[in-house]
Amino acid sequence: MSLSVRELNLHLRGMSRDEIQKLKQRRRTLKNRGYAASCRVKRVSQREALEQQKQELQREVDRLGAENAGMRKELEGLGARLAALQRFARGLEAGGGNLLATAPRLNTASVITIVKSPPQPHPQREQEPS
Amino acid sequence: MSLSVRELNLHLRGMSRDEIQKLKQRRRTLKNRGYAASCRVKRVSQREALEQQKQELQREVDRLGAENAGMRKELEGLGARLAALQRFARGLEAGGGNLLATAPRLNTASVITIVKSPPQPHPQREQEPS
DNA sequence: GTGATAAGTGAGCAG
DNA sequence: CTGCTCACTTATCAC
Repeated sequence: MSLSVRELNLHLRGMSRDEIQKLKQRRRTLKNRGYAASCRVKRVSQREALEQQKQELQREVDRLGAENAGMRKELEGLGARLAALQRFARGLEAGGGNLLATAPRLNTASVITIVKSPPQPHPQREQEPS
Repeated sequence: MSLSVRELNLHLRGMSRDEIQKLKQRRRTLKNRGYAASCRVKRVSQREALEQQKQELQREVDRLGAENAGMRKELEGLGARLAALQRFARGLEAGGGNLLATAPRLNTASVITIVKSPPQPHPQREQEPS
């Protein structure tokens, strides 16, 4: 009954009018049963979708949080390097311009090697371990 | 009926047994009606809670994303400054140690003033506008 | 027995 | 009419 198509049946040629009504009502009831079922299914899958979206957002928050912490550390490191350079440079200024007297060459090198840079054709003394 | 407490009623002293059963069933049905209602309410509020949590997470993602972009810019800026310093320092090295000859004082100052630092008792020339 | 929930039923709305 | 959703009822289940 739930799959009967259209009025093609034409109710099998003649029936007491109320039997026809009963059949129609039965058909409607069966259909309603199906509608109710799909309504519940829909409700559940919508809830699951919401929960999944929530999880994805949570993962995104975690990811961004980690990236954030990493960058914060990087900033901290760079800040420290710049502060060291500043200290060193103050030494220069205070020295009245005679750099080599107040700041030994070693300082220059140690500060300079901090800087990350792609290898360049310039021959350098700073980064040659052992 | 839905608020009658305990069997204190004792069913009003005597009734045909099936009337008692009918009353009990009626009571149960009314209670069930309430249960169904609270079940629906619960379902709705849970959905709303999920949606709100989702919104909060979304806001968090936006916030972290913005913070992230800001730090990325800061890093970029600091990177550029360090690169500039490195270029300047290479000049020092190449000059064979005579700093002032190869790098005029002005350079030193302009590079140094880049560094953000809390005010210190040291008198400085670098940061005095106008 | 009580409370909760899935499934079924009818009312009523929207298209 | 069809499909959906709400409120209610019924059947179960867990406690």
